Amino acid sequence: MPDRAPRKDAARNRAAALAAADTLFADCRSPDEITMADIAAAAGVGKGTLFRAFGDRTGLIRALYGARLEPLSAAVDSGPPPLGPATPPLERAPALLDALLCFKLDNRHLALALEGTGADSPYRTQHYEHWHALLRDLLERIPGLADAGFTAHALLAATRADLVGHLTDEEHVPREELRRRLADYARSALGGPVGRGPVTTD
Amino acid sequence: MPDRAPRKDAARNRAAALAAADTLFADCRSPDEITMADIAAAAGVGKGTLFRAFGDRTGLIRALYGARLEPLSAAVDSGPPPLGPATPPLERAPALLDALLCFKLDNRHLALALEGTGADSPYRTQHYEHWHALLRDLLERIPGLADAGFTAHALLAATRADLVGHLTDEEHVPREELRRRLADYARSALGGPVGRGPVTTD
DNA sequence: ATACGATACGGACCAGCGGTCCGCTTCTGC
DNA sequence: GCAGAAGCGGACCGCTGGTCCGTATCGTAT
Repeated sequence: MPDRAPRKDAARNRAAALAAADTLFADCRSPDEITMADIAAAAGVGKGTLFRAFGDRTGLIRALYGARLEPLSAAVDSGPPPLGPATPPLERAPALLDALLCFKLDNRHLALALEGTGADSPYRTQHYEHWHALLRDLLERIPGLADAGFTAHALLAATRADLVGHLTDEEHVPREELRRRLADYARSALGGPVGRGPVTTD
Repeated sequence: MPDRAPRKDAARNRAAALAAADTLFADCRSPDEITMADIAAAAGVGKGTLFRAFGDRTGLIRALYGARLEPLSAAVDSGPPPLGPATPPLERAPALLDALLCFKLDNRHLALALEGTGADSPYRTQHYEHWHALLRDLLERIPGLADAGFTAHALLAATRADLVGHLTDEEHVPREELRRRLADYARSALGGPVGRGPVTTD
């Protein structure tokens, strides 16, 4: 029992804030045109409540990001292949990257808000640490890879929200094409053959 | 003659602002603890002058970045190998990445300021467009590469300022080690052999 | 040298942001 | 039902990027 259960109204307000922020971030051009006051108003809540519940703007964004990411995390931690833990590394690593890419495509503004939160480096978040550690451990089990830690960073960097946003918005790369390009790239970075087609695991 | 030569005092003030911003960004913890008022004061200039000369904060940062980057650009556009245009792609591409990495190591806060300038995506800057086009053209001449445009984006993403900062500050990777890791990574992403050692061009 | 229009100066000023504070309301254990 | 803890909310604050305009400086034609 780390701490007492929160009061009923507090829980309700927290949920309302999360929901309001979610829709607000979904329908905006840029994440930083959403202000804390906007979220408070949309949630029918005072600004102070927001800051008490989440600490600061970054905290709210992290909480929202975490909530959205939860299904994916569950699928990775204990789900069926190719995301689940029973999958061999050479197949699972690209699957992870693909899943992450899709997540960022589906939650563009939120991811953008999290990664571009100004001074707070995105590399200091729990989420990043988690994904990086996971990917690194996977890559370490692939023979012939020079540096799993750096490679993991570099591959994750290829799925950064602003890059994904640029590719879809400016270069108009369609979703499936983007997934294919990332998959091809990941395969070649992992030392696989340069040709296309699905990865074989035998 | 696109526009008349600027007045003498305007030119002097511009240079003073650039110099002041340069030292200010060099000695700070985070680029956004440097305010426009700080720069104006350090340059002995009014705030209005700053905004007239550079438009806005982003404009000033871009101008400063460009000025700092100029020697490197020159070396790339018309310099000796391995950076210069006479170098074969398989050798020149890693050299470009290495040079960019070194530049970001040497101008951490400035690069951080440019890339993390909030809403303005770093992918919309002239500098990025330039480097990306250059690297893409190079990669297109390497046989067997799936998608030069995406690969160029992905490789450049591995040199993002905040990632570089994280690796040096948090993971304490020394400069030369980082350069080696990036080189190894680039080589493997480019379809080369996975082993270490310098690239051979014959 | 001088006069005069164009250009640039600079700091008071503004709007809007994240974040705080504290008198008041609402919950919850007894 | 009561008392005190927990939470509420919006006025408030400090600070930022950016604007404005009366004043000072520059370049030039005379």
